[in-house]
Amino acid sequence: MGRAPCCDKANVKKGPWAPEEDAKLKAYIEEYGTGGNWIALPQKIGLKRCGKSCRLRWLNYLRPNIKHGGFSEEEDRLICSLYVSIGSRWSIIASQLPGRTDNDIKNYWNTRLKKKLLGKQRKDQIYRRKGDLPMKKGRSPSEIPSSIVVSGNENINSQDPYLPVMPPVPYLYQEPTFVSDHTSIRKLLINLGGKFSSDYNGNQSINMVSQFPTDNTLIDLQASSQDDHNFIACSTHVSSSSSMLLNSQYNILPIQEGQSGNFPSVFDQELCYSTNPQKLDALEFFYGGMCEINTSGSSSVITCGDSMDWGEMSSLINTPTTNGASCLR
DNA sequence: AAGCGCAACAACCGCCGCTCA
DNA sequence: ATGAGCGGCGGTTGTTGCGCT
Repeated sequence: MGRAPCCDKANVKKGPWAPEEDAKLKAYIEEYGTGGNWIALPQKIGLKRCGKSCRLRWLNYLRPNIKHGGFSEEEDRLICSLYVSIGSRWSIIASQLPGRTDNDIKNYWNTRLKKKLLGKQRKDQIYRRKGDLPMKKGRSPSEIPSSIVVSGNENINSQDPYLPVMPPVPYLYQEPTFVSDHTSIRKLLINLGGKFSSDYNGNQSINMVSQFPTDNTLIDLQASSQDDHNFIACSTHVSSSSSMLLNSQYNILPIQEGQSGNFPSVFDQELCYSTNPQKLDALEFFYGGMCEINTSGSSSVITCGDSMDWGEMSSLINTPTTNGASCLR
């Protein structure tokens, strides 16, 4: 319908980029920008490349302020935490790591972090089975695998560097919410049917109530962006009304309404069901020896054999009270 | 020195949602 | 309202380099 056709694949070069190609692309974009049309770009500069390939090359390699390799421990932890929280949404994860690209993080995860974590977790399980590493009360911070612990939140809790970012609120009933910027907040909530408004101070907020027909779960979302704080709070009114709070420092805190004595309803039953292997993968990292994941047929069952209640779990988790983060209810 | 296996990274592929004509 | 084009994203594959035997 009047649009330029996508690149002619027969006349398009593939494979590694030559320095001259890089230079051409970089020089052009720095001078003229992308012009809002990646497909037309290679023809303009005389590159025999697909527009998508140009875009990828620019975003992942040529763009200014790109960092390659040399991931710090802090970045490792953040990636792990976010992966556990939101799964393989690499672009969102990348948005929280300045200078990193989604492709870089994805590669890093697939080639190193995943193995690193699996290694640690397996080791952990082996120790536990031997009784060397108790998971119940009294486990010292040094025994917690560093992969599930965050030190990048010193501003939130400078006393305790061992702050797990994503405690086990399974994905199963709450699709994880994550906020990278104001636009994301808006998009997410508008997609869910919310209404966006700005007040006279320029503070933006959304209030919405959305009914999900599949499981009669009522989601009450409230998002706000004020000065340097973004946060979104999501309360899921299931039988035990577990809540989740996510602030700009990536902490996602399960908050038990009214009290903190029990695990969310999912764990009251000590059983949860999922058919998503990725989620199970993430859960397996987190639960490690606490749960066993058995797959049979088209569904999997997670059995939390140790009956670890929320009180016990919270002994491993600190609830930050500073930095403007607050519980909605 | 050659062959092999593995790790790391770059790039491609295909799908999906949004936009535009 | 509809369908094609485009951009973005995640998964996968290909290539290269390194270490070990």
